[in-house]
Amino acid sequence: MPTAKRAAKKAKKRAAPKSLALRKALQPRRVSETVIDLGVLNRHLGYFVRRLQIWIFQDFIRTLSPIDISPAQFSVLVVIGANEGLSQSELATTLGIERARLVRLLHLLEKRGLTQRLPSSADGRRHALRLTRAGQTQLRQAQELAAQHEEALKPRLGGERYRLLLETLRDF
Amino acid sequence: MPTAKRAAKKAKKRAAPKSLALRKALQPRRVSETVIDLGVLNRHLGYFVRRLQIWIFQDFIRTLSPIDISPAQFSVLVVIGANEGLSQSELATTLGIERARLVRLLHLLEKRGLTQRLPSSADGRRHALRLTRAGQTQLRQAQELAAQHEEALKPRLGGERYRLLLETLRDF
DNA sequence: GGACATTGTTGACCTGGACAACAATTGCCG
DNA sequence: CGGCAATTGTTGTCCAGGTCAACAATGTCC
Repeated sequence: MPTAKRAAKKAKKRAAPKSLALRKALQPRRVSETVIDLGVLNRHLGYFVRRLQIWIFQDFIRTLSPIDISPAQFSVLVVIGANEGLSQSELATTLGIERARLVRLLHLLEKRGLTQRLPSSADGRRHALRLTRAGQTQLRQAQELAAQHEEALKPRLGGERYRLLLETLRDF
Repeated sequence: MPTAKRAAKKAKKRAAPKSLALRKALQPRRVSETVIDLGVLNRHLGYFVRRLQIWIFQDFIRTLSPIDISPAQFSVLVVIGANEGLSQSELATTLGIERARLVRLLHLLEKRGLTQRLPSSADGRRHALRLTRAGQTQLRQAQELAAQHEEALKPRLGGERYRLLLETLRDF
């Protein structure tokens, strides 16, 4: 089962407990007890960044589930599209992933007919990465869906907070 | 091999490429070509949040490697310490992890003698979670190291940026 | 020419997230 | 009161990702 579909299914499951929480709120039996202290986690940036990252990725996966593109696959397609002919090593370094991991990502994308590895004319060790026609088409669709995801993010984060976060993180 | 030690070893490995990058910078052969465009990733908050989260966690793991406490374990210990007697379900919900995942985390912490599961008097299904004496000691040490990690984070992010991020994310 | 570095690749291991199924217990409602 | 649904903790299983080691092919440098 593809990742995206499982994620979508999960999102549906996640929606269910909300009604339960609501019911509890309407019938406050011992709800007052359930206010739980985060302790020193409140002083740790990593905790909140982690929660935010998971939350964003879940929405991303859900939004792109129709074309079954994961965040990692998306980033690979985008960077290849913006830098045709770059090597796997360069790509891996840019995205901060291991060469070994990238090999497997490309293996899958190539099997889906979205990318190709051409021999580099100058350096026999390198591969020049390119998008196929299908890959370019897929990337366009993915970017459109990803843009929808990003737009949906803004109001849920608060437009001002979104702008602040993106600016703060981008130039880091 | 424990997670923390492997992470520490890796951190050492990560340090090596820096000198290579330096050498390249000093001998600009075709370095000008290696400026790679992130494309539309520049417009996606999730990408930067992900990079930041990985970066922070790596430093956290490295800093707490002497006592071999992972971020997940740390969060579990902290919240139990701040809310003695809470149930696994409450803890899992609070931390945003699955009950099934928490079971395994607690299994390990209990084997290390840091936590214990007491039968809940009121509800036969629940466990009341507590720290052992050893767990309290370990938590204190962990919090001290975690505070060091957090302090080290500030200058590397920029003090103002750190403050801004923590405030922005905490009240979300 | 030969030592050394880089590149892509494969195999292997481990952590975490996710889901399903289950037993024990509790709550609820007719 | 009795049975049905919900909750809680647990186990098994699968998959994605991170990490490391080793390797062959190729390139670089002295």
